[in-house]
Amino acid sequence: MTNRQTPRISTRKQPQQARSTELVAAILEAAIQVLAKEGATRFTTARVAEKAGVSVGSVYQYFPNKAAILFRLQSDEWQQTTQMLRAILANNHAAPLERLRTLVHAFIRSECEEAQMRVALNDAAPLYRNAPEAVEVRAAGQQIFEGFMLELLPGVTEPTRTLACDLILTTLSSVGKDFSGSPRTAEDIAVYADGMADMFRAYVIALNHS
Amino acid sequence: MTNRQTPRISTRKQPQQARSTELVAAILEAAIQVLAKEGATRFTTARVAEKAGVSVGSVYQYFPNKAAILFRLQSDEWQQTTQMLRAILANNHAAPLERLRTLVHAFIRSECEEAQMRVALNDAAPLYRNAPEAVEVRAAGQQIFEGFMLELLPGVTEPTRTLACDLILTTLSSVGKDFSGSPRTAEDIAVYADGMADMFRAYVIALNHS
Amino acid sequence: MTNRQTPRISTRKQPQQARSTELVAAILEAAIQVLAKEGATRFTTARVAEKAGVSVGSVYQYFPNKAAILFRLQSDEWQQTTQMLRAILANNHAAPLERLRTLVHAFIRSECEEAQMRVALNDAAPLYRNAPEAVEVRAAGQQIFEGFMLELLPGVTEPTRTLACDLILTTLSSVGKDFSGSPRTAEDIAVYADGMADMFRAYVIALNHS
Amino acid sequence: MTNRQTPRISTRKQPQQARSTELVAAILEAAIQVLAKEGATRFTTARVAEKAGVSVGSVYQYFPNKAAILFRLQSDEWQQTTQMLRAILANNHAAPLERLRTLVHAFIRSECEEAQMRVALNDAAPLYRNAPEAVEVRAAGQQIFEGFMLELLPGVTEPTRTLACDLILTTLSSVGKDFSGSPRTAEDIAVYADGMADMFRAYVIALNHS
DNA sequence: GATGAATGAGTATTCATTCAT
DNA sequence: AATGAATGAATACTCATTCAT
Repeated sequence: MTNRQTPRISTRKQPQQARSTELVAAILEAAIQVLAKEGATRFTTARVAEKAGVSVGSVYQYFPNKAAILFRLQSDEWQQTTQMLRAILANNHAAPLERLRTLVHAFIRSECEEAQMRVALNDAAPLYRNAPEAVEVRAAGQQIFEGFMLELLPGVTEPTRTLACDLILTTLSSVGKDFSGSPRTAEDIAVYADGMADMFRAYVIALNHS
Repeated sequence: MTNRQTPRISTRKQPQQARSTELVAAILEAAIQVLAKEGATRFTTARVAEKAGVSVGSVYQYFPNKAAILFRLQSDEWQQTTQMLRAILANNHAAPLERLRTLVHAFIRSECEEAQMRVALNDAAPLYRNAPEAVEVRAAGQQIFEGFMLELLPGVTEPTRTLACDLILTTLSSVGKDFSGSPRTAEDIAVYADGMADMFRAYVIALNHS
Repeated sequence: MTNRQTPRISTRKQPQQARSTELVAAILEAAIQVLAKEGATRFTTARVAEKAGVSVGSVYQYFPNKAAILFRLQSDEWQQTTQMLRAILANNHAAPLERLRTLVHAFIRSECEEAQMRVALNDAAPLYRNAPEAVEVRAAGQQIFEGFMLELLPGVTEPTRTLACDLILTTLSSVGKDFSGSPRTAEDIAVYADGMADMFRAYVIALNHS
Repeated sequence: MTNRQTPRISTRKQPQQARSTELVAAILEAAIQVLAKEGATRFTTARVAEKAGVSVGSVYQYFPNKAAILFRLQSDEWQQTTQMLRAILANNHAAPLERLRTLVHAFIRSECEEAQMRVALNDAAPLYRNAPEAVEVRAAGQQIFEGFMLELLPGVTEPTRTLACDLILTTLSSVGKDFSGSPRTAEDIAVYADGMADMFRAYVIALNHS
């Protein structure tokens, strides 16, 4: 592998003033729209700036490069998803397997929202994937789930549990992404999520019995 | 979503003479190398031609556009994979669940070969994904598996079986792709494939018992 | 006839600042030179940019595509010509037929100026001819002349007058273009214009007497 | 003017064998179709060869380059037109002015046939216009008409007659070409040709009376 | 003679990024 | 801080012509 560059992506400045925050928000909102309406290949800083009603220069004031905008979009999304998962998993009233099912439904449903934008964001992944920041965010999500897996697989050895954790999480996210690639009705989503939850449930039970 | 075009992708001429076949092979080989070494964004017809030691014009003699090369690469791969799956599933000496495990191992292993190229090819998917030819090839693979699922889930109702088929196949392919995104040892692969096979196995057994 | 496309041609942005106006002027001037020196087939945006001393990108900042530059050249010319015709035709001191003669002379003379560029511009006509803007500009010129024809052919029925108008205008412009295709001296021009004016005069008189 | 090349255009070999003649005819026929269906810019030797059912190499066996094909098309056409004019003008039963009117009608009508192809052929004119052969063919047509002008303008001095000849011929051809650029009904054609004939008639009569 | 594979220069257009104002 | 004009490298694709077979 030659010439493959990993761009620096961290935000150039921390916008603390209200004005700046608004601007960043406007840019991100515009980015989402451009992504959804024009697709990944037509996602350009100029188009984002225009949609946001600011100059290109301003975009570069808050984002060091195009990849940073995309990464931020992805990052915000991961954060939201993580938040959601955390909330669901923390609900001690429901049995672990019940929570897992709820989580699968919620996740698949959320993946199917703004599917168009998500597909485009995914197409643009090569631009931000290699950024070091991306890895960190992923890891954070993983940790939350690992805690839950301890509840879910109490008697299982650590390596097996880690594997199961990785497998379930990866399945959830990559199969979810694939599924959301085509337009789906609420019914479709419910059925598919149930299927996936059944699979995870069977797996978890099997692991606990072995 | 506006202006999103789907290019025609079918091969411009059927190379029947030895010379042509060689050329096509040289181009495809070069394409694989360019993809692996330079990544999807730097994959250009000019670079492919240079690596293949032919002129750009010759590339366009055999492929109508850039997407066609990528599609062909993907298509060849799907064909190979399908072949492999067919062979494994047809082996009547092994129990269905045994065959499924073998299949998972073989698939994950094959995904991890030439991983770099595969990642790049995947990054380039937006270019050929929407082509009508791509859909057909996918469907063919699906059908083979559906036959096997009848063996695997004899007493299960059709909608459930279809869902399970879709779920397992999608998991296999998209989780496999995700897994192969990072470099893996043979040991890693074996462990991961076993985990996935365990999950499928549990799922299948659960479905049969319900 | 298949696949014949008509490009949009309208100017990308209205240059209001002095700098912009200068740039547009520089580009147009360069375009004229490239057209005259290199001919229509070698008229490329890159060459225009180079001659104008700006980057290609700048050319595309002010003109959406190559055809737009050519169309602008033609349009400016039509505007100038129309202006000239209007001025001559409005001169009430001279008899209508006298004005017609003056007009023919002026027109042929102007056609022969920068003949080389005009020939090249004409060769490039397929690129801008079908643009909707081109039709409008033509029509405007026609209307001015129609008013004059009312003076020239007072007692003639409307269809005949319209035909005569069309015929004279078309002859003037297309024969003028043909004539300017070869290099001409002032003497040549005067003689030819007189001949054409004689023909129009005879035609007009004949129509009035019938 | 720099770099403007005038290609050699003369046919590479005189096809005397039947096979060759057929081939040339097939190529020319194909060229006409390509021109009409695809337009001047998409007129390529490869497309002509394909349409003719021969190889590109064969096209180059009989025509030294692309321009030669276009020139030949134009040349054949001029020849046909000249033939037609000659026949009409030679008809001594009709008065000269009558013959002129007939000629105008016939010419405009013929221009409007295969208009699409003619427009395209015209758009391609820059490719063959400068060839020395083209000039000769034009001159031949001129001579025939000059003879007729002697009949038409018996008492007129030579320079005036030459001018009138040039003017009428140029008007006929260039205005005819312009007129045929838009689709026309037989009625349109008759009216327009009558108008033009009226103009020529008035001019001729005026010249004779002066 | 006929073929058609091979060539590679040539062209329009886009877009991330900078920097003078 | 904000602007947006300017840059110019990069890219997909075409096509006239040649020449080995």
